[in-house]
Amino acid sequence: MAEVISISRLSLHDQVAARLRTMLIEGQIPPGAKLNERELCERLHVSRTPLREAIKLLGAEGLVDLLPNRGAVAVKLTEADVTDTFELLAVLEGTSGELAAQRITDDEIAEVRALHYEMLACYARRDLSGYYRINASIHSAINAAARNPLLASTYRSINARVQSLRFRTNQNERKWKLAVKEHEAMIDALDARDGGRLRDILMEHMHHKRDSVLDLLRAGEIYPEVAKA
Amino acid sequence: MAEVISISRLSLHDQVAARLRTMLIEGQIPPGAKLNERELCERLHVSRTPLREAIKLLGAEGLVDLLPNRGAVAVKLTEADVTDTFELLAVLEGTSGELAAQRITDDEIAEVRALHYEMLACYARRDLSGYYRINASIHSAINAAARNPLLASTYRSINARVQSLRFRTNQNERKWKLAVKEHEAMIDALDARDGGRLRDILMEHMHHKRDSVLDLLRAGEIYPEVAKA
DNA sequence: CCCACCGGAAATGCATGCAAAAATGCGCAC
DNA sequence: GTGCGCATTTTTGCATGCATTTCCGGTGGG
Repeated sequence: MAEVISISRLSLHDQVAARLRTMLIEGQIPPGAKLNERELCERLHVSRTPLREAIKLLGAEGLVDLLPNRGAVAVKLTEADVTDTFELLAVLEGTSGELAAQRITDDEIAEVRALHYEMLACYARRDLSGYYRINASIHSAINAAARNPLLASTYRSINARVQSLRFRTNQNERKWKLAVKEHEAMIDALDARDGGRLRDILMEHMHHKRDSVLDLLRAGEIYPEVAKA
Repeated sequence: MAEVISISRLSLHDQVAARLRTMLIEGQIPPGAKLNERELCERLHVSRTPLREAIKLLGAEGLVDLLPNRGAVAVKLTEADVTDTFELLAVLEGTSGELAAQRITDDEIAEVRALHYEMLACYARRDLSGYYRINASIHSAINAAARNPLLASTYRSINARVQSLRFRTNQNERKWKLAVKEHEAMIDALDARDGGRLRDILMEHMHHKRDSVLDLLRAGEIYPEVAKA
């Protein structure tokens, strides 16, 4: 129960929001599920006020739909939503790459390259979890190198909407290999500081990711009846 | 006092958020001003709960900074913030144009053209207010024609951050003339359905707007001591 | 004269209570 | 048996009260 005390340093509603965000992204709260205030109050050991503030925040982030007088439900993205989201993400990521190619330092390039090799190691070991983690680090590094915090935070916010779906895409061998190849092309473009090329690669990369997600969405494998609503 | 009743149809915190948003954008709450909860409660005739929810929402939209245990302050953008914001807006607007050129119907093009002529009428009359209004309509129409609601709402949200600054830029004759010329080029590109060209024009247009705002920001004319905090 | 410390006042953060709206279940009529 | 209507129950929305933190002014010491 020391946990309850440990979280009390930062404001409660932020902690609650972070917790709910994780639960939504990881699918512990499945898409379409209703967020019952009292139930969540008990589970998170907080009263309704900070919980409601957190839910409002997630609504603004697009992770839940807020229905007046009817509470909030975890968003359940349609195919059109997914298409729209990735269309936007591709532009944001592409822009990050283009700017990063102009603004990144040599040291940062070296670090990205190092991460890239770490990722290759995970690929060689078929360590999907590690691969995802390092993959995210690389994209974060590129976002940071774009030197535009607003762009970075916008990307993060939009990305959260589809993060849970991206988690579930089961890389088949062919797609995985292609993704690795695209990543090598990224490094090349970054080394050459060819912003236009890096942008194109990143956008294409994102379009492939979109197709993977759409495939799973159409197959109906993406909205499992996980557990409690 | 009938006003209090009229707003009671939609949930109170949404109404409060809308009201505060307007006050922030129009500068009734000047940048850097502290948002005192009790004072705003009295002015808006609501209790603190819906007000706090609204403030949280505006924080997520980036219109106010939320300081833990220290309340909220209206954002006061630095030059870097403005640069970052317009960098992102340029990409979003450019993307909207590119997509719109591919997806807009002929009827919609005709409507945009009509709006364009209306805007020219305002220009001829030196009706700046009408010009701004129709200008916004044209950009909205293009955003709508891009057929990506998420892109449109993201643009709106980011744009709100600098809306108050854009309001204050005093078009000098030269800049105004240039803006009109750029708008004519937009219509041409849209007619030709040349997405790439439209994107470039819109991005350039936005960069000019950025420069106007930066000029005023540097001149220090943009943060007047308007009124009550 | 300046800085540090301390006490009161005010503001924020959270919990709880009450009212209104919605969801649910039951009974009744058809 | 089915559909409709009403009453109960649940849930959301809002207001208010209390605790905690921060801010501000004053005072004493250096």
